[in-house]
Amino acid sequence: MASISMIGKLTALLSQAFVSCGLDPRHSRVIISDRPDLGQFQCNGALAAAKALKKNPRAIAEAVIAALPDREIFSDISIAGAGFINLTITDEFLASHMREMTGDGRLGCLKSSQPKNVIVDFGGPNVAKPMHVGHLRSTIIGDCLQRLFRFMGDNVTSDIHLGDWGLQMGMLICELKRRQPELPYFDASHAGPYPGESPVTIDDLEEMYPVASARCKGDENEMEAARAATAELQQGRPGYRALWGHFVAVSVSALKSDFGRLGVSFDLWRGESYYNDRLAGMIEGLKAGGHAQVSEGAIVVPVSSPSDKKEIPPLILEKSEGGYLYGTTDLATIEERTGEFHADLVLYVVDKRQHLHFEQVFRAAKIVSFARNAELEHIAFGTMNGTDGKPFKTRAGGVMKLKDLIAMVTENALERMRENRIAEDFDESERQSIARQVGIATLKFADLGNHRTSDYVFDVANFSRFEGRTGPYLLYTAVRIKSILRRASDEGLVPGPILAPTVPAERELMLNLCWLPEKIRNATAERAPNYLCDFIYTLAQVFSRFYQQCHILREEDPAVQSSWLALLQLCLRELELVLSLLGMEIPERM
RNA sequence: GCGCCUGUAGCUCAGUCGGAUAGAGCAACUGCCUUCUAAGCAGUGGGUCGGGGGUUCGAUUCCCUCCAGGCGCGCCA
Repeated sequence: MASISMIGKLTALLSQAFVSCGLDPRHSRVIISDRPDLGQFQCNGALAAAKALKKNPRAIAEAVIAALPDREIFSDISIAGAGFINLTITDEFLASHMREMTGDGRLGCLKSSQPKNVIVDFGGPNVAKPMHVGHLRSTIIGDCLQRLFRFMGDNVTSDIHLGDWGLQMGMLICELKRRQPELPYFDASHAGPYPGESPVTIDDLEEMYPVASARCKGDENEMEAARAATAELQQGRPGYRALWGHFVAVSVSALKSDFGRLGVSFDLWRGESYYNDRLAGMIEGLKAGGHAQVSEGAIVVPVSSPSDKKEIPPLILEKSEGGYLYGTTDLATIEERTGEFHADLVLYVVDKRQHLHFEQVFRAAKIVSFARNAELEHIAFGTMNGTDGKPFKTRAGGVMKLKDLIAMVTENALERMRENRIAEDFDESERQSIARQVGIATLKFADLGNHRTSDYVFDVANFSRFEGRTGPYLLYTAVRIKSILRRASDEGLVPGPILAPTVPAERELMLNLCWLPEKIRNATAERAPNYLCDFIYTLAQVFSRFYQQCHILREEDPAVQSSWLALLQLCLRELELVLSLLGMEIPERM
């Protein structure tokens, strides 16, 4: 039988008391105390209940306390101020809860009662465009969410949803044609086959795209040509399809390497193009069903509603000159996800500036009955700005490539190791591996630590800092625990039953270890990785305090020492779990 | 013009259905390494929570208004 969290146990007791007083048990929620000087836990429900019933809050609090069962687990129950109920549990009850957590493979975290089919759509890189720092947020937030939902027991499918079918493909085709018109891909009379070797490398593509994009922006004729090429590609012109295949293959191989460096993986590597064959039929069906109509020469699905505060433009499925848009493929993707994958929940981890687009797509999906019963959710995140407050650019004015950013933080970590003369006697491959893990942790924590929806300032200096509230601090804490456990094991010391705490720092550590299940649940419910960051950083701080005050290996009382070893194991398991949910790897030593 | 978002310590940010004395890191200053890793620990100073109203026993949190900034608004993604 799965164990219940401390908060869960206490709330259940308060809930019983509320019910027996004839009060709404919704108000019985127990939370971590804001006033540790007055109690370890608090319940503010008496105030809310009193407000609803227009009664005296202190009287209600007193009645609730009087009705509270299992009072022997509390060392103090009191009412303060307007009617706050403050609770402190006995050290023995706290220790018994620790022992219970130790015996539970999931550390007290229940799985969701009804597992859902969840699709997480994130990353969203475009073919030919290099991964830059702007892709970092979607990638690591999305990855954290897929890990969280998987941990909660849901059936998760992650999909990169590659941008491989839009206008940029037409631009690239035109750009290459300008440079190498003699290639067979451009000869409409060429009967095939086409060369198996790509005419371009990833570096070529990354160089060509900005040039092509600027040219089209500046010249309407070039833009027309790019649109025409895009339409021809989408309609299946063989030479263009062959060329496009090379573009995609070359890009995907580079992307796999970038995502691999970050430790992020996807179940599906589908792109917009995957849905191309069903687009024409889908549009025909929607026209026949009366959902799609012609407007200003384009085929659209109107999505506005009379209750809107502002006019919501229709979702355009087909441009007036032919050719599909990303809204078209998005709609087809929803039909596939709710149909073939039976998705209950689809999360789109995309920049918040695209909110209107998702509003249009989600409404359209509902109107045309593609959404079925699935919840479609735009997991919006804020812009990453430079220190000047504007979207981040390098000094050269370009965007910083993710590959370069990762190389930079890894190099900074190595530099730090040299400065502090750490790991000098480790072999080179281990040093490299530690630097990579530290660098990635720095990067991910600096990003995930901020609330998802807020814009934040990206300062390269932040990724060179390894002190204070950073990823490396968390790794360091876990590594120190591992080190102690290793030494203890070498000395033949074994963990034993966790005993009641003997010093305040130890009690604080135990209390913080109790919060885990609620923190994970809240992070999942709010889709907010920063809740995990807050929790794990505080836990690491509390552990460090305990570590400073209590010398584990030098402890003379063997029962206390083995209790502490067990406590360390438990703390390490929480660190390992949360860091893995955040997508960080812990070295054996650092 | 309309809509959405943001404004919290010098800087970067938390603050989880309204709750008690608003937190952390960095920066500044003071201590702690013959003792389990100092990427650490202990401590000091630093705030009219953008301004003003309102609801409430109670507002950083909810409502209104003003100021400042950002973003979005039919054939790009």
